[in-house]
Amino acid sequence: MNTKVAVVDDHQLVRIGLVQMVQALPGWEVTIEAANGKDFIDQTNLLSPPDIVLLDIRMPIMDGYETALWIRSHLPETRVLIVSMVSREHAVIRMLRLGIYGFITKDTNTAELHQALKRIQQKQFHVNELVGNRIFHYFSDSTTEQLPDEKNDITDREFIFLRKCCSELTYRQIAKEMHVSPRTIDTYRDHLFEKLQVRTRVGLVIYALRTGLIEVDDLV
Amino acid sequence: MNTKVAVVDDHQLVRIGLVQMVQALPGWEVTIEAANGKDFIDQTNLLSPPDIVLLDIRMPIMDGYETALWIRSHLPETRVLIVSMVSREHAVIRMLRLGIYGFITKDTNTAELHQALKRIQQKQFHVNELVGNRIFHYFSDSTTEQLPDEKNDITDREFIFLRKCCSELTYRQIAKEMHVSPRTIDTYRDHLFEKLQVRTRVGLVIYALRTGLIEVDDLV
DNA sequence: CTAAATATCGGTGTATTCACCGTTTTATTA
DNA sequence: TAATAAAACGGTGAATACACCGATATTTAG
Repeated sequence: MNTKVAVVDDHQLVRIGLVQMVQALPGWEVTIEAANGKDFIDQTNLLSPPDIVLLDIRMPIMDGYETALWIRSHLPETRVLIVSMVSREHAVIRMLRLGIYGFITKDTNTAELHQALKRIQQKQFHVNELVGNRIFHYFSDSTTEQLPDEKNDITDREFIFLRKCCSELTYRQIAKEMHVSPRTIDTYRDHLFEKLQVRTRVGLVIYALRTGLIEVDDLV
Repeated sequence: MNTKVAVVDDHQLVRIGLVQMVQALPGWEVTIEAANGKDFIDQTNLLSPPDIVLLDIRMPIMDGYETALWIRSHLPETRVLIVSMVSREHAVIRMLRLGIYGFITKDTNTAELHQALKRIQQKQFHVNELVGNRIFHYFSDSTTEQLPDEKNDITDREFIFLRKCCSELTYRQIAKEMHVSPRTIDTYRDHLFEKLQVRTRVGLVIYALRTGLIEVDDLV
C-alpha cells in the first residue's frame, strides 16, 4: 500500500511542484491537495488519514500553526513536514514545539524532499541544513524538553549591541550609548561574529532581521 | 510553431510548477529551464532565443535585475515576465523600468499565468492585480515617462550595487562581481549616500529594506 | 567548590570604508 | 547639435572596522 501524502499550500504553483516531486517517488502518492488548513480538514477522512502532511506555514484562513495543532490532536499517527518560505529560526522553533517532524524550505529539490519523506516515514526527524543542527538538537534529544530560545547563547549585552548595530551608529557611538569602552564593543562584536557565523556588521544586521530579532519597521 | 518559454528560477519546486503550468497550455513549450541568470545565458542560443522568459527576481549568482538587463540588450525580441514573491511597489517599478513585460507573484494560478502569457505574446503588458493598476499607469501611459517617486534617480547600476550591498561581500568583491574597478564602486556608493541621505553601508541596507527594494527573505 | 560563562578592558596591526579632489567616454534627450 | 545624464576610472588620507594577542572581576551552574 502506498504511503499517503497530503499537500497543503495556498500557492498552486508550489502545490503542483510538490505533487510532482512526491509522485516521482515510487510507492508514494498524493491523496489530498488543499489550499489551507480548513480545506485540508474538510477533505480528510479520519478513518484513512494521510501518513504525512506537507504543510505550509503562511496560509490564509487556517495557517500552519493551527493546522499542525489540529493534526496533533486529531491524527496522532500523521506526521507533519513543514515546507516553508521562511527559514527564520523563530518560525522553525515554534513549529518544532508543535510536534512536527521536519522542516524544509521551499528552495528544496526533489532529492532532499525524498530524503526528508523517507526519514520521516521511519519516524526520524528532518530539518533543512540551513536551519542548522544546533537548534534541532534540543528537540531530538528527548531528555530536554526545554526550548532553546535561540537567543540563549546571545547575552543580554550582546543583544542590545546587536540591535544598535542595525543603525548608522559607529561602534564608538554605540560604546558611548552603552556606557562601555570601545574595546568592550569590539568584544561584543567578535563574540557575535563567532556565535552567529558572520564576518561583517552587515552580516549582523542580516542575522537580526532574518531571525526576527529586529523587524524592518524597527529600523531607523 | 510553438511559443518558446524559458523558466528561470532557483527553486526547483517553482520551476516544476511553472513548467507544468506552461506545458498545460496548447501551443506553448518550455525550451529552457535554468536556476539563475548565468545558467540561462549559458543555455540560450542567440539564434533561436525563447519568446518569453519567466524570471525570478531573487536568485544567486545572477539575479533577475541583472538578467533582465542582459535580455534587454542581447535578446530584444524576448519578453520578460517576472514571477516573484515580492509585490512591493518599488521592486515592481524598478523591474518595469528594465523593460519587462509583466509581473505576477508566485501565488498565481494556472489561469492567471495563461492569461499573462497570452497577453504578453500580443505585446500587451500584464501585472498581477495585487500590484495595482495605479503603478502601472505610469508606464502604459506613454506621455508620462517620468517616475512618480523620488527614488527614480537611482541608476540601474547603482541599483544592482545597492542590492549587493545587502550581503557580507566587501566592496572589492562587489566590484569583481559587477566587473568594474573598486573605484567605480566607490562612485556608486558615494552617489547613493548623497541620493539616499545615508552615511554608511548599513544605512544603505536599511534604506533598501525599508523601501522594499529588497525583502528580508531575500537576504543571504 | 570548581568550572564555565559573563562583562569589562588593553595593545597592535591590517583591511576596509568613507570623504574629498578629480577625468573621460558613451548614450540619451531636448 | 548642444546639453545632460550615466557609466567608468584615478589618487589621497583619515576614520572605521576587523583580527589577532592578551587580562581581571563577577556571576552562574554542575
